[in-house]
Amino acid sequence: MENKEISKVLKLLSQLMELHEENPFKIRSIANASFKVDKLPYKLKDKSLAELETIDGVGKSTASKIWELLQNGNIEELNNLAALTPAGVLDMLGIKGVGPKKIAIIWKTLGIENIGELYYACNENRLIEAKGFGLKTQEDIKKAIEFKMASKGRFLYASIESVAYSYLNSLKKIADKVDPTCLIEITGEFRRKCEIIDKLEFLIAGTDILQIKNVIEGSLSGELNTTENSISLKDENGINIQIHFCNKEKFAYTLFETTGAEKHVQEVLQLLTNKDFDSESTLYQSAGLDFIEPELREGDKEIGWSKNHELPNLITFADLKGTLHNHSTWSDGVHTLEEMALYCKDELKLEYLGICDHSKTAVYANGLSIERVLQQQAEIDLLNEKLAPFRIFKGIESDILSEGSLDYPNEILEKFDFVVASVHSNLKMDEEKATDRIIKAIENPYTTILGHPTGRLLLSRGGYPIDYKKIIDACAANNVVIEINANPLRLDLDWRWHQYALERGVLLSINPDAHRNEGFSDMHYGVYVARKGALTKEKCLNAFDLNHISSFFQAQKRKR
DNA sequence: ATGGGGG
DNA sequence: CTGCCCCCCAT
Repeated sequence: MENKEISKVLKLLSQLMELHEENPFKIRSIANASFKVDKLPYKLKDKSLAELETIDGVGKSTASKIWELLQNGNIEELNNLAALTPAGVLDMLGIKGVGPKKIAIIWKTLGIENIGELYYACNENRLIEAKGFGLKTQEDIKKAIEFKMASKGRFLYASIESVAYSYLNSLKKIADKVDPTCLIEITGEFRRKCEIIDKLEFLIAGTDILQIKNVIEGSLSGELNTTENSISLKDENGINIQIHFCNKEKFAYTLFETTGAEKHVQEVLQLLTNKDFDSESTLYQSAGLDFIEPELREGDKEIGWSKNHELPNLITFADLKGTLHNHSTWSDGVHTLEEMALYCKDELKLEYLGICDHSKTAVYANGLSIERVLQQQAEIDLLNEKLAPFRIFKGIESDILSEGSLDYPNEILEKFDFVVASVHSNLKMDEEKATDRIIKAIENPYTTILGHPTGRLLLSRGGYPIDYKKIIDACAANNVVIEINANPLRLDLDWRWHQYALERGVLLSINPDAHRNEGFSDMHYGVYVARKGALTKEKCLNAFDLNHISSFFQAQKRKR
């Protein structure tokens, strides 16, 4: 069992304890342990009970609960509490903006036991009857539920990725038994690397396609919706699956047809005279087009580019020369600066690491006081001598405060090689205020990169409303780079705005926002969406080699 | 730990 | 209607 899972179980336990009004001190200690476990740099899996007790923030009683979890796969106390709690009440804990305190009131005084009833109660204006609730809260809850409902059956690319490949493998195994020469591919949104997947689609082609289809159909469980050339279903995890079938001669064509967004497919179809192709490249060729990568097939500018032989050379993971915006143990990261630097240097073969721990306002994330900034920079100097020619750049993720200023006085900001400016607090501003605030930060001469421009968390909360054009224009005017936050929950700046930024001459940077070494690989997801946005390596800051980015940072300092 | 929002 | 305190929640 991974630490992350242990942490989640403990969190749930603390929430259930709170829901059932247990001793607040006990609740606090479990919640605290949950947080600590998540931040441990080593795995708890094989630890002994005695070892568990030595962990900072984990006492005797909590240690025995973790031990119980590791041994039995569950905790009795948790089971007991869960048995006393309707499943719908547990679901309600997942609504943004309502914690266990509010849920307890909703459940116990209003008798509401699931999300559907809660939504109904909001519409009937019944929530305001409860103490501590008013019109505003009721509206917020209603909106949060609507957001949640809209996410049903939709999944993050990253969270569905392994599922997609295991489907691919098992489908292939089944189809191979009937026809070892069959062809199979993932298609649809997943092939286009969309950040959110509504439906996983596969395409299978073979000589006797009916027979393959029958065998596949027999292997699937659940409610199937079958047409002449496809099977659709919702699987046990609530994922919508569609499997397309075609004859081998139609494989390339059907792959093309099922991959692209509707608009793209229609536009290409206008240019086609037949449907038999041995590959997608010959298909595009016969339409008079250069081959268009699946990621780009959204029906935007790609066909025009393709016609004029102007398709951009999309960035790849291998083009990345370094990584910017990462957190170490100096703030809320799990690995030390040196561990992260060595990992980047030796495992990822990168040329540089930009470290951007949290700034002082982010106390909850152990943000750096001025003294600690200086201490960290001294450590960086030492590591840079030791690891040369590898380079650690001194950065900071500076909070953008409510009025748009950065979090340190200029004398301190002066000491950084670069500054990522991000909003972390006061997220509920209206568009005008939020935009003004961010523009003020962009105009700050110390700002190098604008971090996660909207603060969105995919499938869980929308970002703060911003005027994208104004923000991007301000970045262009002030020579500020925009981050593509590569965390699969964020992917912010959204790829739909990449072209606008690039047209204005704004550089983008694929930043993993890593809080541990494994987090660097999120840059893959950043690359996927950057490709959808048609980013090239020339316009990606962290695809600059060490020399190039050093002189870029040097040039930026002339703004100051 | 704090600050904002709501009651 | 405002000011104030208290609570909840998010980061």
